[in-house]
Amino acid sequence: MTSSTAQKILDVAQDLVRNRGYSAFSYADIAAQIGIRKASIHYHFASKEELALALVRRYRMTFLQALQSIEQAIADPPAQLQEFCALYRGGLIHQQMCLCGMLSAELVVLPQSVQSEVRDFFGEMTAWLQALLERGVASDRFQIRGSAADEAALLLATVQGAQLLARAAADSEAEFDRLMHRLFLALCPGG
Amino acid sequence: MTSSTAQKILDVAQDLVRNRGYSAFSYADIAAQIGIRKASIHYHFASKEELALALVRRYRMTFLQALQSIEQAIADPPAQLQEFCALYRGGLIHQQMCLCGMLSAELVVLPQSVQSEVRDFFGEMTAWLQALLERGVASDRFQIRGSAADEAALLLATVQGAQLLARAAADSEAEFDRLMHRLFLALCPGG
DNA sequence: GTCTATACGAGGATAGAC
DNA sequence: GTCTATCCTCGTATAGAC
Repeated sequence: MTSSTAQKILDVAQDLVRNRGYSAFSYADIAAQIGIRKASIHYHFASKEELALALVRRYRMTFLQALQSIEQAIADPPAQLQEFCALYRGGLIHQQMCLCGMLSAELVVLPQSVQSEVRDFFGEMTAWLQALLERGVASDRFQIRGSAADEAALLLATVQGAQLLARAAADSEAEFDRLMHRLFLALCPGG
Repeated sequence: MTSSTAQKILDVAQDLVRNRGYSAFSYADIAAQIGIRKASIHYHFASKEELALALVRRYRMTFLQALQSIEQAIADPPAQLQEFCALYRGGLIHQQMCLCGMLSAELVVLPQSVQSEVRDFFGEMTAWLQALLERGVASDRFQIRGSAADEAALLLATVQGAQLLARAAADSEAEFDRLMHRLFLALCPGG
């Protein structure tokens, strides 16, 4: 087996949450999609809270690895930022949001443990973006006005918001591209 | 009576949806808060879809009126934009998001009729912001790089995203203020 | 308009057989 | 590990009395 049942559950659950949200997905949905019974899921994840927690933890790790890959594969800061945005664009194809963007909307109905995990995700994203911006400013590839920390936070907010709004647009990906194009206009002096 | 039962239902439902989301609020929640029975709500709104539809319609109208008030009470475009942002900041005090920002996250689980209404809301917001930006650019109060339409869309995405992320911050309002401060830095040449 | 009572399905969760 | 069977709660919604 290349993927255990637990992995399959997480995979399906992630798609469901990113698409519908935490409140609107159920064990029955997962069971139906992977061809087992609801009760079997409880063997792997005793409660919905436990499942959600594992979900966000894995998502954080996977996302951080993706960011590391970007850093290693690409040298140019603007191109790195492009790839970052591409991660967000990718979800829209399947009508999915960033897992933590979705969960942030639902934050008040989440178990405390999951809330913390979501907060940590945003902290990591902002830190990574801040470092990226600092590299880009140092090499004269980015032009920013406030602190790199503030700029990073605003950047993340903009990308998350763009994904949220693109969802409601007739052509989600085109709308997202349009927003990102405008975002880079402000950030990159050259083009 | 200054407010009918139907109005009370909408008021409470709006708070609930903006706080928890569409999937996570119920007739029971509303009934408990206004002191009637679940069944009574069905007299005013036959189904959840009908209630949600009325909710978003009313929200759109109220929001548009708020925007008109801003235009009439304030002449300066940057100050108008500040007030626009203040509307979004206001929700955070009660851990509430923009109704349509929340619903956009949940878009795929909403009845089609409600989805349309959400789309229309964003269209109206963008149009208003575009006009605002054009006034500001004409009077040299704003400095933008792309088209006013693109800038307006990005602005809305940023404000919605800022609200989404501020929710997960330790001090939501402080975080929102920080993001908005940085946003104005880019937009206003003077200060 | 609001109530009680109820239908009916879906939700998360558990016990125990295999 | 997965199954069947079951529990209990909550969800939307309806019928009919007041």
